[in-house]
Amino acid sequence: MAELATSLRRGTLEFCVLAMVEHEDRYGTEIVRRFGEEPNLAASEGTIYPLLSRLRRVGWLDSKWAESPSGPPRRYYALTGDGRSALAHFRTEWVSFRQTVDRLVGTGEAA
Amino acid sequence: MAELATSLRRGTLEFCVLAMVEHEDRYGTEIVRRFGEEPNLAASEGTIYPLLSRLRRVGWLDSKWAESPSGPPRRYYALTGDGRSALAHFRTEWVSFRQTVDRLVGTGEAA
DNA sequence: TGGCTCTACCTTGCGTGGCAAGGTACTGTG
DNA sequence: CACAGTACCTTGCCACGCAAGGTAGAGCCA
Repeated sequence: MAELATSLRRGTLEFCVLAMVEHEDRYGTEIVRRFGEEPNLAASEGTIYPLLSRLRRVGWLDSKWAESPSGPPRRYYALTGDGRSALAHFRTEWVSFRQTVDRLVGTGEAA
Repeated sequence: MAELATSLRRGTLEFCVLAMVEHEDRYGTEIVRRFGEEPNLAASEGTIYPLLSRLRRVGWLDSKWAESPSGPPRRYYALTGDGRSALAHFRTEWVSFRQTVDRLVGTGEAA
């Protein structure tokens, strides 16, 4: 039985990434670091980089290289139009899903 | 890119099953049918039966055979003590996870 | 110059778990 | 005695999270 947090992340992680670059372009290592600060989402490079490639491949993210003030160049990611739609779609799906789980699993009290 | 609903289910489905047998013993086909009524959770036999076996194997569910009023015998599932603990643990994890996602992905407005 | 560390990128290989499809067997019913 | 209905379970495939491993430029310091 896998780690609970790991399987919970499934399906939401990619949209958390989309949301993270929604208002500002970000690069890989930065995204990893930011997720690292969220105990519920902490995901390593081995998760994030393949995820970013996948999102690029399906056309939800776009990327461009930029110099770093110090260190190797960075690949900055930005949301595409399709990415924006996908994120919007997720938001409605998520609310609905969350409510279903709350109702079925609930707090253990009532029905 | 897998179906959105499918990956959302990951990690929560098994606990929805636990919650479903929390107050009353249920059998496989019944569980499949009940999930079928939830658009967000709809899962087929191919998902539920292996899941039930897994939950039995790790000791969260217990089962006993019982005659059906009409048709072949049914295997009824019940929560074990460990299952109850696991469910309780999930409930706190879930609340925390849900809040994190709400905060990060939000509704698209505000920060 | 050479060597060390830091930052940044990416890949490989494994394991878990959802699911469609396929399979077995018992129980009525005409 | 065939046929439909109910109930159980397995096989094989694919997606994806992740630990571990790999490459390379930048900055520093002697």
